[in-house]
Amino acid sequence: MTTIRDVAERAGVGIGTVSRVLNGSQGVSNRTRERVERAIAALGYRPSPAARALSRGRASTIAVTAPFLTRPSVVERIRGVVAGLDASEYDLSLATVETPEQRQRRIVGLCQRDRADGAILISIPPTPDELETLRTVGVPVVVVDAVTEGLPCITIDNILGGRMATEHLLELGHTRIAFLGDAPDARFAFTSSDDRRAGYLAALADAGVDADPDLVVSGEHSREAAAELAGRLLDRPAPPTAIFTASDTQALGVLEAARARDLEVPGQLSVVGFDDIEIASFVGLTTVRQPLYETGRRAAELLLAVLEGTGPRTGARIDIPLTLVPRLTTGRPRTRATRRRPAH
Amino acid sequence: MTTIRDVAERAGVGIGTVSRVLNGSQGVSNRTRERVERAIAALGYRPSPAARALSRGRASTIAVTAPFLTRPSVVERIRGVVAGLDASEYDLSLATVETPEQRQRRIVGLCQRDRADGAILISIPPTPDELETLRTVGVPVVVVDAVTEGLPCITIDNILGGRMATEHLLELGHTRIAFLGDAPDARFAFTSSDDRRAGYLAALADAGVDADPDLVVSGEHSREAAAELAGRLLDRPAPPTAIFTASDTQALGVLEAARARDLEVPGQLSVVGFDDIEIASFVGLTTVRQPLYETGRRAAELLLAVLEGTGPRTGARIDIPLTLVPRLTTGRPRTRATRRRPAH
DNA sequence: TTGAAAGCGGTACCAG
DNA sequence: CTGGTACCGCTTTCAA
Repeated sequence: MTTIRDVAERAGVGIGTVSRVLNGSQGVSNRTRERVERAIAALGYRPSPAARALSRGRASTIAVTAPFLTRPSVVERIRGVVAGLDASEYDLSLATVETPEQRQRRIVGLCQRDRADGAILISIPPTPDELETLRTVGVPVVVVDAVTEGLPCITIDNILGGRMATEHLLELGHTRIAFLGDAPDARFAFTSSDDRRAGYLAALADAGVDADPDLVVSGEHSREAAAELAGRLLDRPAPPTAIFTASDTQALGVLEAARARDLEVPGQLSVVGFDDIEIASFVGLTTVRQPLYETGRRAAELLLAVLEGTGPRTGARIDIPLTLVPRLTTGRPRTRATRRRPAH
Repeated sequence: MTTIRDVAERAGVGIGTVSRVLNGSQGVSNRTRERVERAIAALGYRPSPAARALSRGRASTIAVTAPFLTRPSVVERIRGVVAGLDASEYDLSLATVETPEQRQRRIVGLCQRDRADGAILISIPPTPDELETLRTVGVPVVVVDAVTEGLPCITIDNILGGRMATEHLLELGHTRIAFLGDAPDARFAFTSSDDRRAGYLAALADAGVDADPDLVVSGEHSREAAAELAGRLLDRPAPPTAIFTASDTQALGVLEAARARDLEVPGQLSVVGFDDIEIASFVGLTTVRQPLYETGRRAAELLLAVLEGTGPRTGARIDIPLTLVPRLTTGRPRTRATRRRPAH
């Protein structure tokens, strides 16, 4: 392995000079610089990241922590982060958190100085304890898809999103509108589902529609669980004419449930999702679009700014706008003549 | 920031001893060990990864290089890698390659010793040049979803997969079977699409069915491009009764094209995909299932074994079995009475 | 069993 | 403008 010393020797200079050339520092004559550059090229020399990290006290790495790569929305955000970091000199270290132990390990891991110079937390707001630790260590952190007091956050107005979806359904004439979201999860303090539900309730209230508590259900964030839940909703004596779900993934589950019961969508059931993941357009799913990729990219850019000294280290909140994307799963309600049996 | 010296001082021992405790080395009395451990806990000390990397000559990091996080199959493989690495002491450094420049940078980046101790290349077989470089540097590499002479590879039999899909269609009675795959891409030497086509052709030949060159098309690997391509196929005077695509993503595009033309699936058109990505079951897509997650996990385990000295550094090829998953998009062919016009 | 000291490969300061 | 040198924080060898 060739080191900076080899280069210095071959170029007939001191290692300090080589280092200067390497870092583009001022104060190297052109002649010398060229000589060094030739030596570097000839030897195919590449500086050791570890040595550099140790010496500079920074790792040139950014840690990205996210839950569940199974969620398209998370992946899309990560894509954005990757893109935002691409032009930079930073490597991206990826960790996923699916269990409390992992959470402990990952978040505390960030606190190791010189493991990462900064972190992007996707959908994982740090607990007060974790926040405290992060703060004392001084690693800059940007939070995506969650709000954490005192940390820059890239987020959306979930309450508004919930309103948008619900108002869309109300405008179409629905009044029996169900909400299907995530069950509270002690491990992660995901709040987006709750906020979307709050928006849903607010929209109903504003419209003077009584919210039927029986129409608000929640479960595991998966297509299967959503299908199950939706099935129960649809099998009620007085089923909803529309279902708003906290995510597109869950909306797909609802569509499955409807299909299993031979229900026409949107004729007999309207469905609104949230996120606008890639498959939503294929399915023709009406949804509340949030620019997922964008949030990741912005987070990366923001963190980079913070690392450069520009940019806020605290509390800035960037709100990304939402759009309702009407597609084929929503329409005017049409009462079902009779209860249907599931198809074959 | 507390260092090993602080710990040593507090415990009243030398730094060598602390290091031994840290690394579980032999030759530390229990009394001393406990004292040191107490000091570590009291100080909340965590060793610096950079210093450790420099000193040990290894980074405790594994580099994962993959193209396009937009492809569900790639993400699923990465999920597997993440899982396979979870219990290990290795961090995962993720890089994506979408352009030739990135490719250069990423793959050469691996050659910086002590940036990564090993690498997993997903769907990106190194060029001979790159292979040579990797080899001289000595970074252990495992290749997933590609075959590279001299490197351990986790792969599937794409030719067989192509056969399986095609034979399924032949058995149903189809003879006008189209193949829709990836256009050759100079940037990456993806071969799976070509291999699947080879299997398709072989199956046709074996069945004594003449392959119609007009029914073999290729384009960009995306739903949109596939929809476009499939549209042209379906608008021919003598359209195919079945289409086998090189991926599920492309199969979705085909389904879109069929839907746009109001074609019944599988009545008027059968569709077989490849991969069995998550959404395939929702769509009811008949497909050739490859255990994507599994390949990632196996790759991680294999690489870990290599790093431990167990495991082959060269040429082992692990072939993961495929399964045909018949769902709702394939059935017996039924000639279309007349050419249909696209529905509004 | 333990402490001291020599690196690991850079960066950056200091004197010249 | 340049060379020499003192660290950066840890691992590991060598004596004691």
